[in-house]
Amino acid sequence: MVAAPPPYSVESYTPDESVGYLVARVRASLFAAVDREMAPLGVSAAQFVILLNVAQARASCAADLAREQSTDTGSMTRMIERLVRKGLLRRARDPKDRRVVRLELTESGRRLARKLPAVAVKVLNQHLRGFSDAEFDLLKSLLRRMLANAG
Amino acid sequence: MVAAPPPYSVESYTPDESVGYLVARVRASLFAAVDREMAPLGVSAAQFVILLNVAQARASCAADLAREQSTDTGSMTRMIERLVRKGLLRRARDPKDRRVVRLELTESGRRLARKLPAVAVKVLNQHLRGFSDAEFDLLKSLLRRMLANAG
DNA sequence: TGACATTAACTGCCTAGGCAGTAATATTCG
DNA sequence: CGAATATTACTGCCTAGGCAGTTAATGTCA
Repeated sequence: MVAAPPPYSVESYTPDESVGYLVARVRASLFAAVDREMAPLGVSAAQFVILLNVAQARASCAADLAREQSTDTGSMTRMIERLVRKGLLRRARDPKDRRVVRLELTESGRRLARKLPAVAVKVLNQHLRGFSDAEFDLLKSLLRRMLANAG
Repeated sequence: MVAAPPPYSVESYTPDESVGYLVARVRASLFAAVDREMAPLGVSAAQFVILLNVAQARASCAADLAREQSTDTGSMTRMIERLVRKGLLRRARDPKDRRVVRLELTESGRRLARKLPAVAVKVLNQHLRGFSDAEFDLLKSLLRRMLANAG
């Protein structure tokens, strides 16, 4: 297989045209939009992600969430603490494995969680306005390849 | 012009397959890679961006940098303070407009700044391994369209 | 000119992530 | 079994961004 020449060279590189710059700005724009949508509900974009993961049973403890988001458990402990203080999440020591603290939504957390998918869909579709199905799939596959390249 | 149907619906949405998730992870991967490369030089990825912007004369004061990165001047004041403490940056009140504080690299800052483009190019090319020129251009144009959609 | 608005830098207070270290519990393996 | 290892949650300390408010300097305009 013949390797394509690398896209960037030291001479041609300018930060404001780079893929890194664009990715960072798109990410910031998505987070800011979620923050705006969630502000009336008193929840940040970072908290949004945690609630959605717990609601969809993709994570049931701090370690799960940290793995899911590639952050560390220390940061996650503090995020969970904020959500507990807001009355959205409840902690309970697991009797089977006393190291872990199981997480579950409170009633008020469940009510809020039901609104989250609609917000995610609205923000994503806004940013993807005018994208064909093929472009949408292509974008995802290019991003996945970048992640795979990182190892 | 006929509108394409929106890519996401509330029923089909799952966070770990979403473009938002992918963009966030790619951005984290790029930043982590720059952090790893710069760690021996004692500079973070966030500081990397500031030094590069000053070195390439894209910004000469805190307000410029804040605009460039869509952050606020308060955050920028503190970033600059860290770089001054590291001896990489110097501040000097502008005599023409006494509100602004001009920024310039120290000699040690200049030496370090010369190494930055190579790091950026290395990290980006790693993540873009196997991309054709067409795919590279396509990725950038899709990301730009997402930004434009955000308004 | 003088009132008003704008801009630049800065500060305080909050959320948030990275890293190192700790204590308790669980698992693995000699 | 029992010692070494791994995992979970947590803490402290740092960097970093968002927002509101302050002060000084500048710009605008009646």
